[in-house]
Amino acid sequence: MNIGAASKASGLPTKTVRYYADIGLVEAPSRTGAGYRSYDESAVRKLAFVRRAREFGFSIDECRGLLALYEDSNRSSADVKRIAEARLEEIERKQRELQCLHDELEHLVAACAGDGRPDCPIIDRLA
Amino acid sequence: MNIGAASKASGLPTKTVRYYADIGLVEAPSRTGAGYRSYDESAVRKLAFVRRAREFGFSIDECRGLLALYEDSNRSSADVKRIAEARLEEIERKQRELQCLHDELEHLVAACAGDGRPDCPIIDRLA
DNA sequence: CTTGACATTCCAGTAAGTGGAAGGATTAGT
DNA sequence: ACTAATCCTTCCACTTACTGGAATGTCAAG
Repeated sequence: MNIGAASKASGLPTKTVRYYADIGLVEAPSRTGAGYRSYDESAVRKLAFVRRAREFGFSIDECRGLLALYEDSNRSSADVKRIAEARLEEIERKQRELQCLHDELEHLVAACAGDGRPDCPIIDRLA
Repeated sequence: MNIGAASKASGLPTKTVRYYADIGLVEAPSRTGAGYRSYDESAVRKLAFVRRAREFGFSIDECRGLLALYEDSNRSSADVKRIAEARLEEIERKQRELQCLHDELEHLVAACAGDGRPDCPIIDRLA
């Protein structure tokens, strides 16, 4: 499987597949005589695994850890859970932060006349 | 006012103050004989304005626009409101996205035994 | 007069890719 | 067999918004 086919099968752009090989995340198992990267089913599964983990917001480094656990049939689910819990806390922290921003900004937007006059509570709040 | 004093007064690190000058966001009004940047009250107000706008999550480019409006005594509050509304929608989009992630991840974390066995619904979901 | 705190510039790195150029390989169609 | 289109390769630059550090210059105090 050339990189284009692996890209389609995994759902990642070829650029990203190549990038993941560059940083040693998911390497192509071999190269053809012409130097083309050659992906097999197992590599494609790993690429798709990483894609899904990234969609969950796991960092590349976390993906590295998850991938190692994915490949380790003797893993402890506790190890996976720890990573996921850390990510969950991060999400919750970000949610609280966004909620504060949202509420204050919504308040300001509501208070702003939005007409041709220069008076603006949004600017006032920033000044 | 040297950059250190302007930094303290505005609440931005000196590195950032220098960076904002480099990208033409908030330039120091003048330089001393030795080449030190010299900030006045007005420049410090702009720096602090940008700091607060950044805390609201406005991008540097949005800050550029807000700063121009801040300085324009003939501004229309409608122009400010447009920028703020765009930011608000962005926040709401991100909130929805995070909520989805949160719910699914929380579900998975709850379903994971977190013990020494390898069976793990989190890994299963990513595989 | 020296020490310490400040200032300067420039280079490099961060996260996670994306875009593009220059050039080689393969495949389809004629 | 030739050619065009598509695919692949590497390498370099760019993105966001800074941050860290090195080498060097300046200023105020004791």
